Amino acid sequence: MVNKVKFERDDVIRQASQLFWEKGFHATSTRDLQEVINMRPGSIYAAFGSKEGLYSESLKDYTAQIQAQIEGFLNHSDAILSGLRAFVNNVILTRQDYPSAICMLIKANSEFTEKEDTLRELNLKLLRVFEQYLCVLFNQAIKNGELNNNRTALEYAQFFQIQFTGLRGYLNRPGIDELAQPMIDQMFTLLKNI
Amino acid sequence: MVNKVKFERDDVIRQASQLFWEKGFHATSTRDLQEVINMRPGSIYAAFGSKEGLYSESLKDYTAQIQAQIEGFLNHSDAILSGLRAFVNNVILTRQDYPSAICMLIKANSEFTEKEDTLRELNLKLLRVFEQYLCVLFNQAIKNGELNNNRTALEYAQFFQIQFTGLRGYLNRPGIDELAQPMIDQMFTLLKNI
DNA sequence: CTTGTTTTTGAGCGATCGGTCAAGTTATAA
DNA sequence: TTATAACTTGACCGATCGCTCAAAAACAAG
Repeated sequence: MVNKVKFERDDVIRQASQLFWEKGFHATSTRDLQEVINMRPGSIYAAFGSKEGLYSESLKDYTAQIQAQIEGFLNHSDAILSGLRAFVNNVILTRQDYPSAICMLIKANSEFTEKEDTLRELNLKLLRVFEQYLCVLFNQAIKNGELNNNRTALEYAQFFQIQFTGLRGYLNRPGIDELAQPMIDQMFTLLKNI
Repeated sequence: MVNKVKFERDDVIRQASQLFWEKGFHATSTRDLQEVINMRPGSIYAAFGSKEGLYSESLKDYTAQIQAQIEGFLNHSDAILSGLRAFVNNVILTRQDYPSAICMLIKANSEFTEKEDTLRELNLKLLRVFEQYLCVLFNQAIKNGELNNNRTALEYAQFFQIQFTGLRGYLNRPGIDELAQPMIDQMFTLLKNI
Protein backbone atom coordinates (compact mmCIF):
# COMPACT_ATOMS: atom_id res chain seq x y z
CA MET A 1 0.00 0.00 0.00
CA VAL A 2 2.80 2.34 0.90
CA ASN A 3 4.58 1.20 -2.23
CA LYS A 4 1.41 1.68 -4.24
CA VAL A 5 1.11 5.32 -3.22
CA LYS A 6 4.83 5.85 -3.75
CA PHE A 7 4.63 4.40 -7.22
CA GLU A 8 1.79 6.67 -8.26
CA ARG A 9 3.53 9.68 -6.83
CA ASP A 10 6.71 8.87 -8.72
CA ASP A 11 4.66 8.32 -11.81
CA VAL A 12 3.08 11.75 -11.49
CA ILE A 13 6.46 13.36 -10.91
CA ARG A 14 7.87 11.67 -13.98
CA GLN A 15 5.07 12.96 -16.17
CA ALA A 16 5.42 16.47 -14.76
CA SER A 17 9.15 16.20 -15.31
CA GLN A 18 8.68 15.53 -19.00
CA LEU A 19 6.56 18.65 -19.42
CA PHE A 20 8.86 20.88 -17.37
CA TRP A 21 11.84 19.52 -19.30
CA GLU A 22 10.20 20.35 -22.60
CA LYS A 23 8.79 23.79 -21.86
CA GLY A 24 10.83 25.08 -18.93
CA PHE A 25 9.52 26.28 -15.61
CA HIS A 26 8.02 29.63 -16.56
CA ALA A 27 6.35 28.53 -19.78
CA THR A 28 4.64 25.59 -18.07
CA SER A 29 1.31 26.54 -16.54
CA THR A 30 -0.43 24.74 -13.70
CA ARG A 31 -3.27 24.00 -16.14
CA ASP A 32 -0.81 22.26 -18.47
CA LEU A 33 0.38 20.20 -15.53
CA GLN A 34 -3.14 19.33 -14.42
CA GLU A 35 -3.80 17.81 -17.81
CA VAL A 36 -0.68 15.68 -18.17
CA ILE A 37 -0.71 14.34 -14.63
CA ASN A 38 -4.51 14.11 -14.51
CA MET A 39 -4.94 15.73 -11.13
CA ARG A 40 -7.06 18.63 -9.97
CA PRO A 41 -5.42 21.71 -8.38
CA GLY A 42 -6.45 20.76 -4.85
CA SER A 43 -4.73 17.37 -5.06
CA ILE A 44 -1.62 18.81 -6.65
CA TYR A 45 -1.24 21.44 -3.98
CA ALA A 46 -1.96 18.96 -1.20
CA ALA A 47 0.77 16.69 -2.56
CA PHE A 48 3.44 19.18 -3.63
CA GLY A 49 2.60 22.51 -2.00
CA SER A 50 3.26 24.68 -5.03
CA LYS A 51 4.32 24.73 -8.66
CA GLU A 52 7.87 25.20 -7.38
CA GLY A 53 7.47 22.16 -5.16
CA LEU A 54 6.41 19.98 -8.05
CA TYR A 55 9.21 21.36 -10.19
CA SER A 56 11.74 20.59 -7.45
CA GLU A 57 10.60 16.99 -7.30
CA SER A 58 10.70 16.80 -11.08
CA LEU A 59 14.26 18.10 -11.28
CA LYS A 60 15.46 15.73 -8.56
CA ASP A 61 13.78 12.82 -10.30
CA TYR A 62 15.30 13.84 -13.63
CA THR A 63 18.79 13.76 -12.14
CA ALA A 64 18.20 10.38 -10.56
CA GLN A 65 16.87 9.06 -13.88
CA ILE A 66 19.95 10.22 -15.75
CA GLN A 67 22.25 8.52 -13.30
CA ALA A 68 20.17 5.34 -13.46
CA GLN A 69 20.38 5.50 -17.25
CA ILE A 70 24.15 5.79 -17.15
CA GLU A 71 24.33 2.92 -14.68
CA GLY A 72 22.33 0.85 -17.12
CA PHE A 73 24.74 1.51 -19.96
CA LEU A 74 27.73 0.86 -17.72
CA ASN A 75 26.29 -2.52 -16.70
CA HIS A 76 26.21 -3.56 -20.34
CA SER A 77 29.72 -2.33 -21.10
CA ASP A 78 33.13 -3.74 -20.29
CA ALA A 79 34.66 -0.32 -19.74
CA ILE A 80 33.65 3.02 -18.27
CA LEU A 81 34.36 4.93 -21.45
CA SER A 82 32.41 2.61 -23.70
CA GLY A 83 29.47 2.80 -21.30
CA LEU A 84 29.62 6.58 -21.32
CA ARG A 85 29.89 6.57 -25.08
CA ALA A 86 26.81 4.37 -25.36
CA PHE A 87 24.97 6.81 -23.10
CA VAL A 88 26.04 9.83 -25.13
CA ASN A 89 25.15 8.07 -28.36
CA ASN A 90 21.71 7.26 -27.03
CA VAL A 91 20.97 10.75 -25.74
CA ILE A 92 22.14 12.55 -28.86
CA LEU A 93 21.18 10.15 -31.64
CA THR A 94 17.67 9.53 -30.31
CA ARG A 95 17.08 13.05 -29.03
CA GLN A 96 13.81 13.29 -30.98
CA ASP A 97 12.36 10.75 -28.56
CA TYR A 98 13.00 13.02 -25.58
CA PRO A 99 11.08 16.13 -24.51
CA SER A 100 14.10 18.29 -25.30
CA ALA A 101 17.51 17.88 -26.92
CA ILE A 102 19.03 19.78 -24.03
CA CYS A 103 19.68 18.46 -20.52
CA MET A 104 17.01 19.66 -18.09
CA LEU A 105 19.67 20.69 -15.57
CA ILE A 106 21.36 22.84 -18.21
CA LYS A 107 18.07 24.36 -19.28
CA ALA A 108 17.31 25.17 -15.65
CA ASN A 109 20.78 26.65 -15.21
CA SER A 110 20.12 29.07 -18.04
CA GLU A 111 16.52 29.82 -17.07
CA PHE A 112 16.88 30.81 -13.43
CA THR A 113 18.53 34.05 -12.34
CA GLU A 114 20.18 34.60 -8.97
CA LYS A 115 16.95 36.02 -7.62
CA GLU A 116 14.98 32.80 -8.03
CA ASP A 117 16.92 31.52 -5.09
CA THR A 118 15.26 28.25 -4.13
CA LEU A 119 15.13 26.68 -7.58
CA ARG A 120 18.56 27.96 -8.60
CA GLU A 121 20.14 26.60 -5.44
CA LEU A 122 18.52 23.22 -5.95
CA ASN A 123 19.70 23.23 -9.54
CA LEU A 124 23.28 24.04 -8.53
CA LYS A 125 23.19 21.34 -5.87
CA LEU A 126 22.04 18.73 -8.40
CA LEU A 127 24.73 19.84 -10.85
CA ARG A 128 27.31 19.28 -8.12
CA VAL A 129 25.81 15.88 -7.28
CA PHE A 130 25.98 14.84 -10.90
CA GLU A 131 29.53 16.08 -11.32
CA GLN A 132 30.52 14.16 -8.21
CA TYR A 133 29.02 11.04 -9.75
CA LEU A 134 30.99 11.62 -12.93
CA CYS A 135 34.15 12.00 -10.86
CA VAL A 136 33.62 8.56 -9.41
CA LEU A 137 33.32 7.13 -12.91
CA PHE A 138 36.38 8.91 -14.25
CA ASN A 139 38.39 7.91 -11.22
CA GLN A 140 37.58 4.34 -12.04
CA ALA A 141 38.46 4.93 -15.69
CA ILE A 142 41.88 6.23 -14.66
CA LYS A 143 42.44 3.27 -12.37
CA ASN A 144 41.44 0.94 -15.20
CA GLY A 145 44.02 2.54 -17.45
CA GLU A 146 41.33 3.73 -19.87
CA LEU A 147 42.55 7.27 -19.31
CA ASN A 148 46.03 8.45 -18.40
CA ASN A 149 46.57 10.33 -15.17
CA ASN A 150 47.83 13.54 -16.70
CA ARG A 151 44.46 14.88 -15.63
CA THR A 152 42.43 14.44 -12.48
CA ALA A 153 39.04 12.78 -12.47
CA LEU A 154 37.49 16.19 -11.86
CA GLU A 155 39.20 17.63 -14.92
CA TYR A 156 37.97 14.75 -17.06
CA ALA A 157 34.47 15.23 -15.63
CA GLN A 158 34.56 18.93 -16.41
CA PHE A 159 35.79 18.30 -19.91
CA PHE A 160 33.08 15.71 -20.46
CA GLN A 161 30.34 18.06 -19.30
CA ILE A 162 31.57 20.96 -21.41
CA GLN A 163 31.78 18.84 -24.55
CA PHE A 164 28.48 17.11 -23.97
CA THR A 165 26.62 20.34 -23.21
CA GLY A 166 28.18 22.16 -26.13
CA LEU A 167 27.38 19.32 -28.48
CA ARG A 168 23.76 18.98 -27.43
CA GLY A 169 23.24 22.71 -27.75
CA TYR A 170 24.82 22.84 -31.19
CA LEU A 171 22.85 19.88 -32.48
CA ASN A 172 19.58 21.35 -31.24
CA ARG A 173 18.71 22.70 -34.65
CA PRO A 174 17.31 21.06 -37.75
CA GLY A 175 19.19 19.54 -40.64
CA ILE A 176 22.51 18.55 -39.14
CA ASP A 177 21.77 15.04 -37.97
CA GLU A 178 24.58 13.51 -39.95
CA LEU A 179 27.07 15.60 -37.99
CA ALA A 180 26.16 14.02 -34.67
CA GLN A 181 28.10 10.75 -34.86
CA PRO A 182 31.44 12.16 -36.05
CA MET A 183 31.20 14.89 -33.42
CA ILE A 184 30.64 12.33 -30.67
CA ASP A 185 33.62 10.35 -31.94
CA GLN A 186 35.73 13.49 -31.88
CA MET A 187 34.58 14.24 -28.34
CA PHE A 188 35.86 10.90 -27.05
CA THR A 189 39.05 11.16 -29.06
CA LEU A 190 39.75 14.50 -27.45
CA LEU A 191 38.89 13.14 -24.01
CA LYS A 192 41.57 10.50 -24.28
CA ASN A 193 44.18 12.98 -25.55
CA ILE A 194 43.87 16.00 -23.32
CA MET B 1 15.62 63.93 -37.39
CA VAL B 2 15.41 60.53 -38.94
CA ASN B 3 18.63 59.68 -37.19
CA LYS B 4 17.29 61.08 -33.95
CA VAL B 5 14.29 58.78 -34.01
CA LYS B 6 16.41 55.84 -35.16
CA PHE B 7 18.83 56.42 -32.33
CA GLU B 8 16.13 56.45 -29.67
CA ARG B 9 14.51 53.36 -31.12
CA ASP B 10 17.81 51.51 -31.08
CA ASP B 11 18.33 52.70 -27.54
CA VAL B 12 14.99 51.27 -26.46
CA ILE B 13 15.69 47.98 -28.20
CA ARG B 14 19.04 47.71 -26.49
CA GLN B 15 17.52 48.19 -23.06
CA ALA B 16 14.78 45.68 -23.80
CA SER B 17 17.44 43.31 -25.08
CA GLN B 18 19.30 43.43 -21.79
CA LEU B 19 16.16 42.46 -19.87
CA PHE B 20 15.15 39.70 -22.30
CA TRP B 21 18.71 38.38 -22.25
CA GLU B 22 18.69 38.22 -18.46
CA LYS B 23 15.26 36.77 -17.83
CA GLY B 24 14.29 35.05 -21.06
CA PHE B 25 11.19 35.66 -23.12
CA HIS B 26 8.52 34.00 -20.99
CA ALA B 27 9.73 35.29 -17.64
CA THR B 28 9.83 38.89 -18.89
CA SER B 29 6.50 40.67 -18.52
CA THR B 30 5.36 43.65 -20.53
CA ARG B 31 5.25 45.60 -17.24
CA ASP B 32 8.94 44.83 -16.66
CA LEU B 33 9.65 46.10 -20.15
CA GLN B 34 7.59 49.26 -19.65
CA GLU B 35 9.76 50.17 -16.68
CA VAL B 36 13.20 49.58 -18.17
CA ILE B 37 12.46 51.27 -21.49
CA ASN B 38 10.26 53.96 -19.91
CA MET B 39 7.42 53.68 -22.38
CA ARG B 40 3.70 53.16 -21.89
CA PRO B 41 1.94 50.17 -23.46
CA GLY B 42 0.34 52.23 -26.23
CA SER B 43 3.70 53.52 -27.45
CA ILE B 44 5.35 50.12 -27.22
CA TYR B 45 2.61 48.45 -29.24
CA ALA B 46 2.56 51.28 -31.78
CA ALA B 47 6.30 50.86 -32.27
CA PHE B 48 6.74 47.07 -32.09
CA GLY B 49 3.30 45.50 -32.49
CA SER B 50 3.64 42.92 -29.76
CA LYS B 51 5.90 41.51 -27.08
CA GLU B 52 7.15 39.07 -29.73
CA GLY B 53 7.89 41.98 -32.03
CA LEU B 54 10.01 43.73 -29.44
CA TYR B 55 11.76 40.47 -28.61
CA SER B 56 12.53 39.90 -32.29
CA GLU B 57 14.14 43.31 -32.58
CA SER B 58 16.05 42.65 -29.36
CA LEU B 59 17.43 39.34 -30.58
CA LYS B 60 18.45 40.80 -33.94
CA ASP B 61 20.15 43.70 -32.21
CA TYR B 62 21.92 41.33 -29.82
CA THR B 63 23.37 39.38 -32.73
CA ALA B 64 24.52 42.55 -34.46
CA GLN B 65 26.11 43.76 -31.22
CA ILE B 66 28.06 40.54 -30.78
CA GLN B 67 29.41 40.73 -34.30
CA ALA B 68 30.33 44.38 -33.79
CA GLN B 69 32.09 43.44 -30.57
CA ILE B 70 34.12 40.75 -32.34
CA GLU B 71 34.97 43.20 -35.11
CA GLY B 72 36.24 45.57 -32.44
CA PHE B 73 38.57 42.96 -30.97
CA LEU B 74 39.76 41.91 -34.41
CA ASN B 75 40.64 45.51 -35.26
CA HIS B 76 42.95 45.64 -32.26
CA SER B 77 44.60 42.31 -32.99
CA ASP B 78 47.19 41.24 -35.53
CA ALA B 79 45.61 37.84 -36.06
CA ILE B 80 42.16 36.33 -36.23
CA LEU B 81 42.77 33.88 -33.42
CA SER B 82 44.15 36.44 -31.03
CA GLY B 83 41.15 38.67 -31.72
CA LEU B 84 38.78 35.81 -31.05
CA ARG B 85 40.67 34.92 -27.92
CA ALA B 86 40.40 38.51 -26.67
CA PHE B 87 36.66 38.36 -27.35
CA VAL B 88 36.26 35.06 -25.51
CA ASN B 89 38.34 36.34 -22.61
CA ASN B 90 36.22 39.44 -22.35
CA VAL B 91 32.89 37.60 -22.48
CA ILE B 92 33.86 34.93 -19.97
CA LEU B 93 36.11 36.78 -17.55
CA THR B 94 33.81 39.79 -17.22
CA ARG B 95 30.56 37.85 -17.40
CA GLN B 96 29.32 39.44 -14.16
CA ASP B 97 29.01 42.71 -16.07
CA TYR B 98 26.54 41.19 -18.53
CA PRO B 99 22.86 40.36 -18.00
CA SER B 100 23.63 36.66 -18.29
CA ALA B 101 26.68 34.42 -18.52
CA ILE B 102 25.03 32.59 -21.39
CA CYS B 103 24.67 33.79 -24.97
CA MET B 104 21.18 35.12 -25.63
CA LEU B 105 20.94 33.09 -28.86
CA ILE B 106 21.76 29.91 -26.93
CA LYS B 107 19.28 30.75 -24.21
CA ALA B 108 16.63 31.34 -26.86
CA ASN B 109 17.55 28.07 -28.56
CA SER B 110 16.85 26.20 -25.36
CA GLU B 111 13.76 28.20 -24.39
CA PHE B 112 11.66 27.92 -27.54
CA THR B 113 10.03 24.69 -28.65
CA GLU B 114 9.11 23.81 -32.21
CA LYS B 115 5.63 25.14 -31.63
CA GLU B 116 6.73 28.73 -30.99
CA ASP B 117 7.40 28.95 -34.66
CA THR B 118 8.10 32.60 -35.35
CA LEU B 119 10.62 33.19 -32.59
CA ARG B 120 12.31 29.81 -33.02
CA GLU B 121 12.70 30.35 -36.77
CA LEU B 122 14.18 33.80 -36.20
CA ASN B 123 16.53 32.34 -33.63
CA LEU B 124 17.68 29.60 -36.00
CA LYS B 125 18.20 32.13 -38.76
CA LEU B 126 20.36 34.31 -36.53
CA LEU B 127 22.37 31.28 -35.44
CA ARG B 128 23.03 30.52 -39.10
CA VAL B 129 23.98 34.13 -39.76
CA PHE B 130 26.42 34.11 -36.90
CA GLU B 131 27.93 30.79 -37.93
CA GLN B 132 28.37 32.14 -41.44
CA TYR B 133 30.19 35.12 -40.00
CA LEU B 134 32.47 32.80 -38.04
CA CYS B 135 33.17 30.83 -41.21
CA VAL B 136 34.43 33.98 -42.88
CA LEU B 137 36.79 34.55 -39.97
CA PHE B 138 38.09 30.99 -39.88
CA ASN B 139 38.55 30.97 -43.63
CA GLN B 140 40.79 33.96 -43.20
CA ALA B 141 42.61 32.27 -40.32
CA ILE B 142 43.33 29.27 -42.54
CA LYS B 143 44.54 31.51 -45.35
CA ASN B 144 46.79 33.34 -42.87
CA GLY B 145 48.32 30.06 -41.79
CA GLU B 146 47.02 30.50 -38.24
CA LEU B 147 45.17 27.21 -38.62
CA ASN B 148 46.07 24.25 -40.78
CA ASN B 149 43.69 23.13 -43.49
CA ASN B 150 43.05 19.65 -42.13
CA ARG B 151 39.66 21.08 -41.26
CA THR B 152 37.28 23.32 -43.16
CA ALA B 153 36.34 26.75 -41.91
CA LEU B 154 32.89 25.40 -41.09
CA GLU B 155 34.38 22.64 -38.95
CA TYR B 156 36.49 25.16 -37.06
CA ALA B 157 33.44 27.37 -36.60
CA GLN B 158 31.42 24.45 -35.29
CA PHE B 159 34.17 23.45 -32.91
CA PHE B 160 34.49 27.02 -31.68
CA GLN B 161 30.78 27.32 -30.99
CA ILE B 162 30.58 24.00 -29.17
CA GLN B 163 33.54 24.82 -26.95
CA PHE B 164 32.41 28.37 -26.26
CA THR B 165 28.85 27.36 -25.46
CA GLY B 166 29.90 24.46 -23.29
CA LEU B 167 32.38 26.61 -21.42
CA ARG B 168 29.94 29.43 -20.74
CA GLY B 169 27.34 26.98 -19.52
CA TYR B 170 29.78 25.20 -17.24
CA LEU B 171 31.13 28.42 -15.76
CA ASN B 172 27.63 29.73 -15.07
CA ARG B 173 27.79 28.65 -11.45
CA PRO B 174 29.44 30.22 -8.41
CA GLY B 175 32.88 29.55 -7.05
CA ILE B 176 34.85 28.36 -10.07
CA ASP B 177 36.16 31.66 -11.42
CA GLU B 178 39.78 30.55 -11.26
CA LEU B 179 39.00 27.75 -13.73
CA ALA B 180 37.97 30.14 -16.48
CA GLN B 181 41.35 31.22 -17.82
CA PRO B 182 42.97 27.76 -18.07
CA MET B 183 39.84 26.42 -19.72
CA ILE B 184 39.92 29.19 -22.33
CA ASP B 185 43.58 28.44 -22.95
CA GLN B 186 42.76 24.77 -23.39
CA MET B 187 39.97 25.63 -25.80
CA PHE B 188 42.32 27.49 -28.14
CA THR B 189 44.99 24.84 -27.80
CA LEU B 190 42.50 22.22 -28.90
CA LEU B 191 41.29 24.43 -31.74
CA LYS B 192 44.77 24.53 -33.24
CA ASN B 193 45.28 20.79 -32.87
CA ILE B 194 42.10 19.19 -34.11
C1' DC C 1 -24.43 -0.29 7.83
C1' DT C 2 -22.59 3.57 10.53
C1' DT C 3 -19.08 6.64 11.70
C1' DG C 4 -14.85 9.05 11.31
C1' DT C 5 -10.90 10.06 8.29
C1' DT C 6 -8.60 10.97 4.06
C1' DT C 7 -8.54 12.27 -0.51
C1' DT C 8 -10.45 14.43 -4.60
C1' DT C 9 -13.03 17.73 -6.86
C1' DG C 10 -13.79 22.04 -9.46
C1' DA C 11 -15.79 26.59 -8.87
C1' DG C 12 -13.73 30.46 -8.24
C1' DC C 13 -10.36 33.94 -5.80
C1' DG C 14 -7.19 37.98 -6.39
C1' DA C 15 -3.26 39.02 -9.16
C1' DT C 16 -1.12 39.55 -13.27
C1' DC C 17 -0.84 38.66 -18.05
C1' DG C 18 -0.55 40.64 -23.13
C1' DG C 19 -2.81 44.07 -25.42
C1' DT C 20 -6.39 48.12 -26.76
C1' DC C 21 -7.99 52.70 -27.39
C1' DA C 22 -10.20 57.18 -26.39
C1' DA C 23 -8.33 61.20 -24.64
C1' DG C 24 -4.48 64.17 -23.98
C1' DT C 25 -0.01 66.10 -25.46
C1' DT C 26 3.41 67.56 -28.64
C1' DA C 27 5.31 68.72 -33.12
C1' DT C 28 4.74 70.76 -37.76
C1' DA C 29 3.23 73.83 -41.14
C1' DA C 30 0.49 77.60 -42.98
C1' DT D 1 -2.23 81.72 -34.05
C1' DT D 2 -4.45 77.98 -35.40
C1' DA D 3 -5.47 73.63 -37.79
C1' DT D 4 -3.76 69.15 -38.48
C1' DA D 5 -1.06 65.32 -38.05
C1' DA D 6 1.77 62.31 -35.07
C1' DC D 7 2.78 60.53 -30.88
C1' DT D 8 2.05 59.44 -25.82
C1' DT D 9 -0.64 58.35 -21.99
C1' DG D 10 -2.80 55.23 -18.58
C1' DA D 11 -7.22 53.39 -17.46
C1' DC D 12 -8.98 49.35 -18.67
C1' DC D 13 -10.16 44.89 -21.37
C1' DG D 14 -10.78 39.75 -21.35
C1' DA D 15 -7.78 35.88 -20.54
C1' DT D 16 -4.93 33.38 -17.87
C1' DC D 17 -2.00 32.92 -13.97
C1' DG D 18 -0.88 30.30 -9.32
C1' DC D 19 -3.58 28.83 -5.84
C1' DT D 20 -7.63 28.06 -2.10
C1' DC D 21 -11.26 25.73 0.08
C1' DA D 22 -15.98 24.11 1.01
C1' DA D 23 -18.31 20.27 -0.51
C1' DA D 24 -18.42 15.66 -2.42
C1' DA D 25 -16.45 11.15 -2.92
C1' DA D 26 -13.72 7.35 -1.44
C1' DC D 27 -11.90 4.69 2.06
C1' DA D 28 -11.17 2.38 6.74
C1' DA D 29 -12.48 0.70 11.31
C1' DG D 30 -15.88 -1.09 14.32
